[in-house]
Amino acid sequence: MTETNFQCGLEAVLAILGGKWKPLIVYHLASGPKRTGQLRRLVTNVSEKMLIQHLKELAEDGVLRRVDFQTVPPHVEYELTGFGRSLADVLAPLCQWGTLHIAEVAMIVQRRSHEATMA
Amino acid sequence: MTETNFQCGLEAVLAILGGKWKPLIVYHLASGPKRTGQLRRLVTNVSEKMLIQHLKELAEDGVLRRVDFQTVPPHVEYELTGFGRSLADVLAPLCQWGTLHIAEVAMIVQRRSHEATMA
DNA sequence: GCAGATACTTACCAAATAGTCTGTACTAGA
DNA sequence: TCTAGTACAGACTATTTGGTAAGTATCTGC
Repeated sequence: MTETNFQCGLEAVLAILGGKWKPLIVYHLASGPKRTGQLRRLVTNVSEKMLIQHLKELAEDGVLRRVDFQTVPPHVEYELTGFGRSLADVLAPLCQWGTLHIAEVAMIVQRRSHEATMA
Repeated sequence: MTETNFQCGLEAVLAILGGKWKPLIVYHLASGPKRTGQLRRLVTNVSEKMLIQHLKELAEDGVLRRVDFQTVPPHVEYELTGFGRSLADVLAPLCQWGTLHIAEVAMIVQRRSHEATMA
């Protein structure tokens, strides 16, 4: 495969942020470096495994940087790179949209789970 | 469950656009109503099943409208609702980011598939 | 009559994704 | 000594997601 021909920029974004929690991780790091435990609390419902897996992938993709303080017990922080910060910037409008339409979306989600129990 | 408490707006967006092809569908409909066949050609690599399934879900969520011309052979078009158009608007910056960083992203994706063959 | 096109639906299967649980190495504190 | 906390790794399982291939109904054109 190795198909790197994106039809539109959106596909490029999805190639980086594809993964249930990645947008949230990038968003929360936009407000400054965070420790693993902090992120686990901020990104609600994420399991430790998925958090670390996604952090690893985002680090490999150059979106964020892993800073190891080389102490015992371990102290590790994650911070956005310039690349990651530019991504966080374009994520902001999306976040605003969500905040603005939060009531509508809540109703939609509720209706969905309602229909699911019907079937 | 029925947890409708979003920590940030981003989660609301993801609740609507979660699905491999949904952002692409919304993006392509931003330039006007399209027939099913057109969308299948625009959203590259999507299978007919997934396209239709996602269109159905997006219609149920009020993002787009299904317009059936009641003809035989069938002629159906899909167009964004006001809600959907507002979503498409905030998707635009993301798309721009992708277009701007397309070379970097292409390299990242290429490196990933390279490492995959190593293992 | 038969292929081809339209917009789907359904059944079945594969793969990606996510979750749970256990384990590691080390320290601090009771 | 026992427990808790740190940041992870790995095995195993479950769920979600996506893909393939077939079938439906009806019309047009050959």
